[in-house]
Amino acid sequence: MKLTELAEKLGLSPTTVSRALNGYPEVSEVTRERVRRMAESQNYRPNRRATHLATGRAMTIGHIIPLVSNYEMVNPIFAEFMAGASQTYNQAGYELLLSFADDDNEEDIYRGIVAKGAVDGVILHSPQRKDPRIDLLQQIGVPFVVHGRVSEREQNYSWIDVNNRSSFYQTTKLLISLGHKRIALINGKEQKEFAWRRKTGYEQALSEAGLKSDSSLVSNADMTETHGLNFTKELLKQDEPPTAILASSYVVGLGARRAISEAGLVMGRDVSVAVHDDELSYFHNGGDVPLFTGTRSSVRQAGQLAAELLLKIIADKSIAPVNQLLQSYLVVGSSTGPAPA
Amino acid sequence: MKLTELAEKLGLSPTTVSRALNGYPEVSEVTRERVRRMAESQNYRPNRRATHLATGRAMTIGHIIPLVSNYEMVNPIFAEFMAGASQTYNQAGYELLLSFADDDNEEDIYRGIVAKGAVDGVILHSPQRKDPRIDLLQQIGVPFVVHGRVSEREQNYSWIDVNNRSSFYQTTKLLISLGHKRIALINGKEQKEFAWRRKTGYEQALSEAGLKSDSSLVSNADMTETHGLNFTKELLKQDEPPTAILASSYVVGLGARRAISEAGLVMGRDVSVAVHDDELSYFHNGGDVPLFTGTRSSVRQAGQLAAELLLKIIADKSIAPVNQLLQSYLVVGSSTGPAPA
DNA sequence: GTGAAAGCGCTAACAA
DNA sequence: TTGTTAGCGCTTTCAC
Repeated sequence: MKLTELAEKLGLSPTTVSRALNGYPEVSEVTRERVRRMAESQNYRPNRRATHLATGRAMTIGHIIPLVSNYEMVNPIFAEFMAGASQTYNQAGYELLLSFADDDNEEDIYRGIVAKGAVDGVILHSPQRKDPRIDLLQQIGVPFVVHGRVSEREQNYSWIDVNNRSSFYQTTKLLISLGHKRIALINGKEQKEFAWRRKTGYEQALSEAGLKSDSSLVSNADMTETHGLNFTKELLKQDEPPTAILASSYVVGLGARRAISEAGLVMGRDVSVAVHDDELSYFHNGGDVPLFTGTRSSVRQAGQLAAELLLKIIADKSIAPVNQLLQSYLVVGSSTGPAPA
Repeated sequence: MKLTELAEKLGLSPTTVSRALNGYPEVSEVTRERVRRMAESQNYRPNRRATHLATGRAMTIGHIIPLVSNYEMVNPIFAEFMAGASQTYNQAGYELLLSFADDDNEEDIYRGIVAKGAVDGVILHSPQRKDPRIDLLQQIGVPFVVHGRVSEREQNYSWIDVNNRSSFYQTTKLLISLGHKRIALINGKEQKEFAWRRKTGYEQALSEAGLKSDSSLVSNADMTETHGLNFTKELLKQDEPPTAILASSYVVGLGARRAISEAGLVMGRDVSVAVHDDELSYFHNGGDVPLFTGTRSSVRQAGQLAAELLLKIIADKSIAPVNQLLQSYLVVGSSTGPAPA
């Protein structure tokens, strides 16, 4: 069913039908209702390709997910974030175009989807401390919102982020207050903004407590299960192993759990583990230490907010940064397990 | 940069340029090379919306991910599968349109994206034993491939699936051979095809060993971490708790791990756990029991294959089922932990 | 309040 | 081998 057919059925011109359906004021209410009814009954949906061509808007947002390696699982955070964003898109009539990027084809993908006119805006995930993609996107001139932040740059841009520094600061402080002195941090790659922020918070808490940080307790690598597994194994082999481990994400946390389990140790008894990204429910059931709000369940909300933000930017044709709005919308960090004896 | 501009720059007609770029044979190699160079240097990319409109093909595949609840994470399997599919799409010049569906808006979404001409084909995830969506898609007439199978129907359709029955049969058999007599199964909803197949395999192994199945050891619910957590807790509270637990997916497996950990038990010592979907690497490092090939790392490959299959169907304009090709491309099931004393 | 006509950027008959 | 023309299905001036 296309517009012309619908128009013919109604004895109207395509123009009028289009106007009726798109809420233009000059159409009489009687006609509009008649058109609406017919469209409904015929299950008419405007062809998006044609609409796009005529309006110049793709009504589509691109999400580009970094692919760490073929042998590591895609970080579940991204799907979660997109599930949230998708709610916003649905309501606004937008669609979500998904691409996966290796490090080497990332620029191509960005340039590509914009040049092809496939998207009106882009969500940038997992930024680096010096992220060339931001300059790239600004140069291309496509609206975008960063899921995360980039501190090492002057220009303005819009972002939405969890409060990484504060949450790792608070979590570390919590672990210290529970009596831990050797606290490990399984962290992301140093170039990643979030990893840097998390480390900063962690170190601040240590230094405030008069503890000095031990580099053998901190790792920097991709956020993969393998990373969590291997580094935790190393930690447990140390002469003086840590009594608490701060896992910087759900995925490395999985690895840590496995390593602990395989070593015949019990999490929360032999070693405490605080996993960033964990759900609230986790702690409702454990419940022997205080806890903060988990991230994972909030990531969906973050996606929703980021999408709203981006659509607003697109609608206003302004790229005014709106960081401050959401700067600390999440308080994160969580901990489980009793203090060491 | 658009086609007409490029053509003008070259002193050629748009047609010739289009033909040169799209590999039509009637263009001279000299011209083709000249065009190619210019296109490259001008970073020209054909506008997809226009191409779509002209050709009638959207060059886009829709993936619809079921959303279980707002409070449960999106199953990581889907992202993994899409990452694989996306490789195929990239090579073939296709794009991936992602939608999330609640149970109640699912039909709308399918009808919508097809009627709007947004996609040329659809991948259907996580089918039910009696899945109305298959009839729906066939009625709509859009090419599709099912990730999973639907046994309760006569009509043909294309699918790709892991060999659920066989893998749960084999895994259960393995656990029995290790001496386990009470083996629990944390399973998906009964309506789901995969859950039904898994249970069938599990029961077959039990009955072959002369063990009778105990319904208090089998659960049926959405594949969520909460489900795994709660059911495992129940299991561990039983007068005679199971010595082995078969977790039907990665996500419920997470819950099981948590419950075991929170109960102060050690996985692989106090209770054996076999997790479907686990990675090979898991067992390389534990390694005290035989194991099969894990699913998780293969899911990406499954996505790739499904995508190839779908593109083939689209290209051939045939919807001849191609099930048999891939019927058992994966052998799955895995196990960890020693036998009980 | 409604319609006619042009055009979005491309492809594909048909001509030359 | 190249160009001319029409049209994909919609929106949007402009005219009535």
